[in-house]
Amino acid sequence: MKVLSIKQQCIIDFIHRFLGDRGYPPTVRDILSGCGISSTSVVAYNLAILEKKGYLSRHPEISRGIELLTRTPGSSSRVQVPIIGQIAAGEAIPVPTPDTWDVTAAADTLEVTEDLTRGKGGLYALKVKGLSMVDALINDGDIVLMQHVSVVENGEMAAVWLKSEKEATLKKVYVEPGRIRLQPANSQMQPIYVEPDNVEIQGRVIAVIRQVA
Amino acid sequence: MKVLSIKQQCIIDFIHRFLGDRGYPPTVRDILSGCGISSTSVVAYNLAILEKKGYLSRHPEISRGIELLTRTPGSSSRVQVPIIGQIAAGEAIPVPTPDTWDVTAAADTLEVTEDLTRGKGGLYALKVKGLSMVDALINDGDIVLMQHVSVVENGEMAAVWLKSEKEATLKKVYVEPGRIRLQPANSQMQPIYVEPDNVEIQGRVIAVIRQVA
DNA sequence: ATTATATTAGAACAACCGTTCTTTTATATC
DNA sequence: GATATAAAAGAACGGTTGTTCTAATATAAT
Repeated sequence: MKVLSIKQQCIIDFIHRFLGDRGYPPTVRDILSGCGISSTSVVAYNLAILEKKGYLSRHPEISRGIELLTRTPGSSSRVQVPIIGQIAAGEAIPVPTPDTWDVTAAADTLEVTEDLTRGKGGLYALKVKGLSMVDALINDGDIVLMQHVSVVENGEMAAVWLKSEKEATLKKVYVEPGRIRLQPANSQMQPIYVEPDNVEIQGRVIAVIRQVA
Repeated sequence: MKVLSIKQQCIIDFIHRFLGDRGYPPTVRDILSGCGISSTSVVAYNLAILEKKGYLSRHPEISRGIELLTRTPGSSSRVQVPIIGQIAAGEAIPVPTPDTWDVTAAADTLEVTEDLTRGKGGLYALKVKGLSMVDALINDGDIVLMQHVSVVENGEMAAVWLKSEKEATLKKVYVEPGRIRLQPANSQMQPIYVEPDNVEIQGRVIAVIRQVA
């Protein structure tokens, strides 16, 4: 009783297709012919089971009153993130300003769903130029989704600016007595130790998105 | 005659709200009470106008057969991709079946925007387990967005199954005379050469998503 | 085999709902 | 005002559609 029967799977799938095709839900008799079922009562019977299992919601006495419930309710909304520049070795990370903040004014925007941002604010995106971040498993052309913070927790991946080296890099940051340890994401590589005065946190990495094809 | 009348605007708005609230379109009489209209024929009259103007599509003789044509932002450009399993060295890549295809039946889904999928079909996602893909700049826990194809163009990143080695890996595929060259994404690493009979294309990589924080 | 439970069949009812027709009222154009 | 067009009102017809009832059949457990 835990899994859906073949028939129930077909019903869910059919409603899904029907809704996508026509824009309105099917009737009991639509499902009947669509799934090769021979009686409306059988459809009603299986719909009742599907509702009890939480796959859909029915509105009694209402024609086509079938509502498909998405697996993740409270459907996540979309967020427009401005791509405010590039990140490359030897260049400063462009810090977001009120101007560049404006999504409409940004040169390009990235559209992400909220299950990626998890409700975080102060987001911006950078396009990675060059191979200077390969030790963080970040390739040329990747897009890094960032949150503009100046303090990060231990072990978080962050964009740090090394003042004396004049170099921006993405590393995991660990604060240790008298020094800061920068750990590449690739665990096979050795960490770098720098003086606290030499580092400036530019933001923390929320996600990395690489579009291949 | 160019603009919509107050009543017509109300109808469009009401259908929109109704659809969002209940998941199925309203009846003529729903619109009647919802917009304070006093006769079904008035609703029919205005619906005919709205259809002629291209705001909606009606399906004759079909209850609730109203389809809003103005693409509701957030609905048309989002795609639910089923995360159908893991990919790891020494394990076969789970090929999508009609069962696992169904979004509602999938254990977990990834919601992406269409500017990432670019209208592609046959999409599924895999969660990367382990560090066997680091040479492709893919980390443990990354999510790989895949398209289910069996043939790829030269230079495309694909999930390939090496039969004799019993190993799944992500590489750029180049067909060369008498052999197939598998090029790691990290250009600093050396390519691998394998026999054509030994490889099986499982799908091409569309994007890689890494959630860090 | 027997019993209990799950599923299927068929039919019929009653309300739902799109359509259409005629009549009335409003709005514009001259 | 006269006329034409647009919009609304009201009612009725008929197919649609969810529901429900009874009976039959399948499946599983003991």
